[in-house]
Amino acid sequence: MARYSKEHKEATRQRIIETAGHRFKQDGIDGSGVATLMADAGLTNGAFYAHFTSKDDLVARVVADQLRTQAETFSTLPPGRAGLEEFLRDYLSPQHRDHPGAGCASAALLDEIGRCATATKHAYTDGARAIVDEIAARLAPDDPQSAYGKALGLFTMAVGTLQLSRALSDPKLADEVLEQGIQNALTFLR
Amino acid sequence: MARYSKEHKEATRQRIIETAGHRFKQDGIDGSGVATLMADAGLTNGAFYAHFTSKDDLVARVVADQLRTQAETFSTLPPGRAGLEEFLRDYLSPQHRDHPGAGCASAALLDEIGRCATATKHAYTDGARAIVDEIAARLAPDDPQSAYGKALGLFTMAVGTLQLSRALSDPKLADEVLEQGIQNALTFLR
DNA sequence: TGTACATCAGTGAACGCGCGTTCACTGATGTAC
DNA sequence: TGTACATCAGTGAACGCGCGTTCACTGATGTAC
Repeated sequence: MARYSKEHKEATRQRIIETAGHRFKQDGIDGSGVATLMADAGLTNGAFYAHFTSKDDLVARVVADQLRTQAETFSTLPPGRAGLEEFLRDYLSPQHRDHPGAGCASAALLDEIGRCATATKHAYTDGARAIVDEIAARLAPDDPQSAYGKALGLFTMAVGTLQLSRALSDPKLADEVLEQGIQNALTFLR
Repeated sequence: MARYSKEHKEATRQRIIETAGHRFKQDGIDGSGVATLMADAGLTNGAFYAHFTSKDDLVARVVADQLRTQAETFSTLPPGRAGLEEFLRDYLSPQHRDHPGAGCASAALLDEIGRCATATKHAYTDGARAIVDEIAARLAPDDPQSAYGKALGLFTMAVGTLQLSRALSDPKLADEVLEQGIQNALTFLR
């Protein structure tokens, strides 16, 4: 009956979602056309609508995928606050700043997500909650709820700092902003 | 010789810059077409190139104008830290969140500015420096330089918090994020 | 004061192009016999 | 084992539309005489 293996189409779909994530973070959502997104995945534009009902549909799935993946990376870190500090130094590194396509979706797309359709904002809301939960669990393993506010502060400061560093044309200032961001975040967590 | 008063064309140009600022902050830079921008200013698309060499040119001027205007609003606040606290409560209000067109350019456009041409990033860099200077001067009137890092922290946290609140589809959580953002910023400044 | 006219801000149609989306089709797949 | 064929993932041309930009033009302005 099924002439192709069940996994084949699903794998293609997942590949589109992942390459689109990279492209969106690099060129913006509005800045990435469907034909380009499909070419990135090694396909042509026509196949797009066999996988997604619309570009908006893809955007919502990409946002969900990006944030889920990011939340999962927390499990690879050292336990507790030490892991958080490692995450922070990596997050606010020139390497991360200079490669948005491979980096954090929030830093690359947050204001654009604010202008997206409801489905995308739903996906973002769920994903962001999971990430802030991960942070809170590391700040106060015994009572994560109590650290939720502080986790939000760390999250927003990190995202804002990376965005600012990317928007500056003065490389020296851009580097200082990252370093100062690490100091500020560590001070804030104390 | 000059058949129209000197001020007339300059006033029109300034009007385009201001209405474009509102439109960009509401719909994004990529999301705002030249024809729409000119209609917002009560003109037709053709007149655009009598005022600006390209859309990129306009974008850079709008960014410069937006940040200059924002820096100027600091002078209307009560002196010292009290003014900063008033600013913060206004900045992280549902009113500001729900009217991006009338609000902060950084919160509405920061990640898109990071993808813009050099001229726009230059304009942003100059403008952001002035705003952070204003904040630092209020934190440490006698030695603003020492407070520059802390001013950056306040700035990035405020921008990140407003962006996050705008991207959330859950109104209750979005409100909590704003309130928590105020608390976190005040804690951070202490 | 009245009229002719040079100026130039603004008009609106048109350019080629890429957008999101549709659709008739191709051709590799792997099952049926 | 070999062949016929139903399936369906993917192709690529085409749709109308809005994009940024250009340009021949209009018509209000206010100076010159």
